[in-house]
Amino acid sequence: MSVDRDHVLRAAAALLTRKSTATMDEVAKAAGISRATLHRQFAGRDALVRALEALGIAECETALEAARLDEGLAEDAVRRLVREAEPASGLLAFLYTENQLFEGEEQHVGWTRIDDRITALFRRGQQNGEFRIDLTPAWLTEALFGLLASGVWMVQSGKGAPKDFTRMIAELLLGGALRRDETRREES
Amino acid sequence: MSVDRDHVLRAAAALLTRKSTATMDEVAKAAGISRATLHRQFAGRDALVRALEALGIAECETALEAARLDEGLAEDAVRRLVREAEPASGLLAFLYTENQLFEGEEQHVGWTRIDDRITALFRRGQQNGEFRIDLTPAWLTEALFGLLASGVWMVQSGKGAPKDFTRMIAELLLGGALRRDETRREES
DNA sequence: CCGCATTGAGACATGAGTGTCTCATGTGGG
DNA sequence: CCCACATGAGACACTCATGTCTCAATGCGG
Repeated sequence: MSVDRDHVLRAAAALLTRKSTATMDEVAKAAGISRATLHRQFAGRDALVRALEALGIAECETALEAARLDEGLAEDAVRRLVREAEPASGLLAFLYTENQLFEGEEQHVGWTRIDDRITALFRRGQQNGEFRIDLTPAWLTEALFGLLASGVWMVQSGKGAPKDFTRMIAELLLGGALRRDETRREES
Repeated sequence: MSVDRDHVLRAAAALLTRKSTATMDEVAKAAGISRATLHRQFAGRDALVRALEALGIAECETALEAARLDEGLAEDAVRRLVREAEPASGLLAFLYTENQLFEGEEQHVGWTRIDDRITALFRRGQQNGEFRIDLTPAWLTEALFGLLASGVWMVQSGKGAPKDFTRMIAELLLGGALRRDETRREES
């Protein structure tokens, strides 16, 4: 058992992030192993995607932990969350579109948990008085994932610099496009 | 030539919006015609998707016209644009993810034109003083499409009401999540 | 040094989706 | 009324990704 399962998983994630229709052959080549060995590790494309989903959920939870959503201002927690989620964003963008294909089946419980935690953060910000209450926490959560995916694709297409990734997402999500009077954010 | 090509196209759009992996058989059934006739109209799945892309571009341009991006405040133009784009949003969301698969090929010129017009709107808003200048017009444009897609998926998954679609997207894109002091928007 | 396990390479079958063709139907116009 | 044309149904072959298998080579531990 010398093949590094985690290495294979990450190679697959890196490839599928760029080309979501890559074949098992291409995945195997990207991981530097043969298709046979790949199939010994993951019994089919479906199993591979499920494993990637589990990886994405795990990385997402790690980001949630590192962001310490319960501490300080909700605004700052959102910024921390976007920053911590950046390493996982490519994989998340892949899974985000992949989930659109899972119409029939119910989605993984892990996503529900993650959704709940982020939703709770936005709700905290609303009860805090930091966030506006006319946008539902569910929508803000969905928008966060959508903007993450948009950011990934923008960087991939060369329309934006990777170094701006975190800032652009957090700034747009929090502040929006409208210029705001310099008098901002009295500390709660 | 009794088959209504436009009807077939819209039926295909409606189906593929919900199930992007639908087969030609399913598309034909959804359009109420046989696979043979479908194939006589569109020589293959590729041709069908291209035709849908052309339709999406046309609807997008229609929305751009109706939104009168050059008139009045850029903020109001953005609101008009989101409102006018709503009927096309489902198709746009489908094409948005579909475009992620066109890695090799260059994208349709129509998208570039649309991108340019929306980018110009955001740039006008920046030069206006309405919009903040630390978010690039290209990013704002990308984010607009991303939020449109997120809105479509949220409505499809039942996490949000269709009636909130326009407002949620426009409000988040323009104002962001942060509550803003009631003193707003002195008319430019 | 030997034996066992894992890997790589490739052959092969399978299944789904697709492209293509034929033919019968039926429908509308001349 | 008859002809022409479009459609629907189905058969057929082809492609491609996949799942499965065999076998030789490699490498590692005992």
